[in-house]
Amino acid sequence: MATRYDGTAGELRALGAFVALQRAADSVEARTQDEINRAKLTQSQFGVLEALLHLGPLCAKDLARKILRSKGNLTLVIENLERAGLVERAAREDDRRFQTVTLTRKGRALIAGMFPRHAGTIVKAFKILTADEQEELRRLCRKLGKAQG
Amino acid sequence: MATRYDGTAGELRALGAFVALQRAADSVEARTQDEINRAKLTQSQFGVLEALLHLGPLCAKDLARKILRSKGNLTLVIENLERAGLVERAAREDDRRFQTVTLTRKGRALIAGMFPRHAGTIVKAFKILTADEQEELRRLCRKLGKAQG
DNA sequence: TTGTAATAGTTCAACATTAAACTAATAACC
DNA sequence: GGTTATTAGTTTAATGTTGAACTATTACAA
Repeated sequence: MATRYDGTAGELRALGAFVALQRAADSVEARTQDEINRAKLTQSQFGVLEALLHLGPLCAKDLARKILRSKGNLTLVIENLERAGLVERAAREDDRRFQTVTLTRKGRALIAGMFPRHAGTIVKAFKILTADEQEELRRLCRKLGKAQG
Repeated sequence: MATRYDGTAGELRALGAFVALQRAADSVEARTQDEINRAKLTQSQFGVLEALLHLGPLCAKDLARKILRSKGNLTLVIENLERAGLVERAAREDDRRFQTVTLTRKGRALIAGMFPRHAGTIVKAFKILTADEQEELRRLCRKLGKAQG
């Protein structure tokens, strides 16, 4: 009844790693939540603003890929950001299927002002790992994330 | 404008590791989505059933901690599982604040039937890493997840 | 060209999720 | 024992999220 899962060694290894992976990602994200809430943003909205700040104007599809959400969701997220005066949308001239999303002056000021503290929070969370460990973690995660099948 | 973030080495390291971490967690979870959808369950519902299968009856608070969701959400998730006849709730005798959640026969059959394939999906995803790498990933993630500040 | 497929984005319905305020039960402390 | 503080769970309002069906635009190929 109340016994832990008794799978093969390979199963226990993979499942254990997966659980730890999810919890670690959640734990770090949770630490960034306060500052994002304070700015009256959602994680998705923050993600979009951050992507636009660091990568420049992007279309909705690229933003969806960046913040790991569906296209349908991006329509709403961008709409809400537009309503708040933080981004603007315009159809691309060469291919009118694309909507280029751009930061407004207000949006840029907001995200640029928030980002240093945000980065600081993440750096602080990762301080528990050495530089080498952080790089190893990144390498393993990228390998895992890129795999397909 | 469209330049990548030029932070300090420490910032780039931590931010890069964080992005990779989120993407890896999301990537593996995405692979489990199909089978869960097919059973007409949400990730949260599946997580609750899985916890009950492997750990035995739990209260809502413990389930919330296990699946990384809020207490308020658990009320709904459990309600929906109860409506589907997959779990049952009962107030604990020694402390009536607690609601013990238990798998029904139907719920147990469903999750026990699904789990092997689910585990297989995760094992397959992690096959891109060696056993040592999986264990190292787990170690780093646990260290990161447990840290507080 | 013209029909077919592919792609970007929107809309919609159903449901998930959270934070905050709330109730009920228990613990802690004087 | 009675007051206060905790704790588990619920409720509510606001919003997020998804998948699927849809429109509009562009690419491709016979």
